[in-house]
Formats: sequence, structure tokens, C-alpha cells
Amino acid sequence: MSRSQTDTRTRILDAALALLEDGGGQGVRMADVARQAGLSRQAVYLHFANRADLLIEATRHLDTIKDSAARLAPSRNAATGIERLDAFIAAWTQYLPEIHGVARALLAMQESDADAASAWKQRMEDMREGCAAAIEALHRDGTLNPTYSPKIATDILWMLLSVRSFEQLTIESGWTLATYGAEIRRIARDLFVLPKAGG
Amino acid sequence: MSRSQTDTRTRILDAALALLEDGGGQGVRMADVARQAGLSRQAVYLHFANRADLLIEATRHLDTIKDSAARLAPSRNAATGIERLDAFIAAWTQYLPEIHGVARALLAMQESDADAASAWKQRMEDMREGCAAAIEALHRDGTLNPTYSPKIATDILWMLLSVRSFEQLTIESGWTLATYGAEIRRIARDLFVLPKAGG
DNA sequence: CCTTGCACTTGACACTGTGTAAATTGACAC
DNA sequence: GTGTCAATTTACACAGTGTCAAGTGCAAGG
Repeated sequence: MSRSQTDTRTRILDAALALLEDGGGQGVRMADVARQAGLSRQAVYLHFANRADLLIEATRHLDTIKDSAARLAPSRNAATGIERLDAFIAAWTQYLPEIHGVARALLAMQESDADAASAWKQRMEDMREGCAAAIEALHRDGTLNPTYSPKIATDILWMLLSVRSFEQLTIESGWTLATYGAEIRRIARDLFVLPKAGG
Repeated sequence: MSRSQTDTRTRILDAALALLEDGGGQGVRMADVARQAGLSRQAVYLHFANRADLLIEATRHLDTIKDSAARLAPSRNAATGIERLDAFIAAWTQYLPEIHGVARALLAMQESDADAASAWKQRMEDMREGCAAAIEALHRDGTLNPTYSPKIATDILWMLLSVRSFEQLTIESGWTLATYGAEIRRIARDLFVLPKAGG
């Protein structure tokens, strides 16, 4: 068999990712993906139930390609809370630009499609776990600024690392990726990490 | 004339605002607005060129109703930079929930319509002026944390006060409006206001 | 009174994009 | 050869936006 079913499936996913990655974002239609994959529009529906399904699977596919799990390992292995916070922020701020195109599309889809909404929500929930773990590590070390509860600190960190905040700072305010990463790290430290005793 | 052209126009705008205010957000169609205003769908097009135009005018209309200009007066009249920052944040965080529905719709429209995009951008630019002025006031007083440049500080404050951040914190993280206002104020102070000498 | 103007209505239609369905092709496997 | 199955072509239903044309009803004004 020259073209297995799974081959075509990944070909479609790759096509979708290619289109989503460069700016297009919103304007990626089913027909565009089909053309990019060298298929008829209808053939796409043989592999994915609908547009939401395609986008959801595309993000999953991207996670596999980019090995998102491996990227967060350094964060989990950090010795101190501060190191864990830094490592998590570094990993995420490097990851975000790479998934931005797909994230944007799924985020937009979310408003009209319930499945897309819950898929996105789940992803954001997973990311929040990382935020919570970093804050919790600070808390255990006694280096969490006590004027912030772990819950509030997690919420704020989650917001700082959200796709929307990333977009606003890099696109609207023109920050470079390096600036974005460095500033978010600094904000998190300024807010959450207890100043050294006597400082 | 029992029904002047401007009467109907405002009737349509009021109808649109009413629908946008309660949750609907995305799902407000031209036909919905028309029904709410007691008109045929086509009549709406006699007053507004298209959906984007209607939404843009609706936000303008809302500004008039809510008197957005007057709300920012206390901020401009503040004696110190710190007071100005506080007043601006207070005014904006109280205003945001009131315009949230319309903002959401315009924000969504922005992705597909160029006019909506530039109208939204303009509004955000105006809001940014307020952020910049507050930070500048701190700067003049010498109370701006020198590790943040006025530009970076403005960008961050702008991001903290964005509709998206508001949505994330109140909807996703479940903060009350009061918590949202208080926490943003605290974050801004922690980040930007220089600790008292000897503190 | 009758005409002119105008806001609005009704109904039809084009266009875009999604999703469904049916009949057909082409290749590979046994 | 025949069956299987991916993929194709063609067609259509549906929602929502936006356009167009003909017609209605009312009020102002000669």
C-alpha cells in the first residue's frame, strides 16, 4: 500500500500545521488544508469529523513533534522552588511561540465550538498544573511572598503565561521573544519570590 | 415624524448592547439585533453598513452612555503618581465589566474584519495612553521602580488591564470583580512603585 | 387633495464556508 | 476476477452576511 490511511492522516495534520504556523491563523479553511495536503476537501472529512476535530488533533500532533513533555522535565527536576519557577517559565516561553499559530486557531474556534472549547480548556488546565507546581515549590521552600496565596499566585502566573498575554506583549507591544521570556521571569520573581532576608 | 432616523438608529444600538451585555457575546447575529429592536433584518442595513460597523458604533454609543471620559477625570487630577496609578486602575477595572460584552464581540470580529480590527486597536491605544500617563506620573515623582523603564512598565500595565487578562482572571480563575481590581492594583504597586526608602 | 419623500417591509438572491451524501475510479490483495 | 477501501467528483443542505428591487404607509407641503 503506497498510501496508508495513517500516512494521509499525518499528511493532513502536517498541512494544517504548516498553514497555521505562518500567520494565517484564522483564515485557514478546510479547503486550504486539503489543497496543501494535495487532497480533495471531502477527503479531509474521511479522517476528521469536522474542523474542530482537525484543529484539536493538530495540536496533539504538534505536541508529539515538539515533544512538549520532555521540555518540562528540567522544571520538574529543579532543586529549589526558584529554579523550578525559572525553568518552567523558560520552557513555556520558548514553547509558546512554536505552538502559537495552532493555539490561536483553536482559541478562535473555541468561541463557536464546544468540543474545541473543552479541548483548549483541558490544555490550559494542564499548563496551569505547571504553574501551580512551581508556586507550590516556592511555598514549600518558604520563598513564596506570603502576601500572595498559592492560589492567587498561580492564577497570576497563569495569566502572565497565557497565549493572550504573549500575543499582546510580542505583537501589540513589539517585545522580542527574548524580552518576553526575560520580563515574565522578572515579573514573577518580583511578585512571588520573597526578598532575601535583610535585603 | 413619529420615528426619526436617529431614533431608530439608537434603538438598534440599544438593542445590540442589550444582547451583547448578557453573555451572548459571539452569538449575536444581525437578525437577533433586528428582532430585539423590532425591525426587519434589512432595516438594520439602512443604518449600518455591516456588522462590523454596527459593533463599532455600539461601542461608541456605550462610551456615551457610560460617560467613559468622566470616569477618568479623577485619575488625571491625582496629586501624586501613586494616586494617579491607583485612580486609573480603579476607574478601568470598574469600567471593564460594563463594556465586557461589547468588547468581546468587537474583539472576535477583529480577526475577520479589518475595520473592526483598527477600531479596536484605536480604543486600546487610547487606553494605553492612560497607562502611559500613570507610569509617567510615577516616573516624574521619582517613585517608579528604576528597574522598569517607562515603556516596559506601560506595556505590562496595559497587559494586566487588557480585556483578555480580565476575562482569564474573572472567568477562568473565578476572581470576583473586587478581587480583580484589588489584585491588579497590588501587582502594579509591587512591580512599579519604588519601596519607601529604608523600607 | 395629491404628490413627493422617506423609513421600513417583504421576498428573493448571491456568496462563503461547513458538513453530508451518492456514485465512481483506481489500486492493491487474495 | 472480485472484493475492499481510499480517494475523487458532483451535488446538495444549511447558516449567516450582505445586496437588490418592488411595494407599503405615513407625514409634509405645494
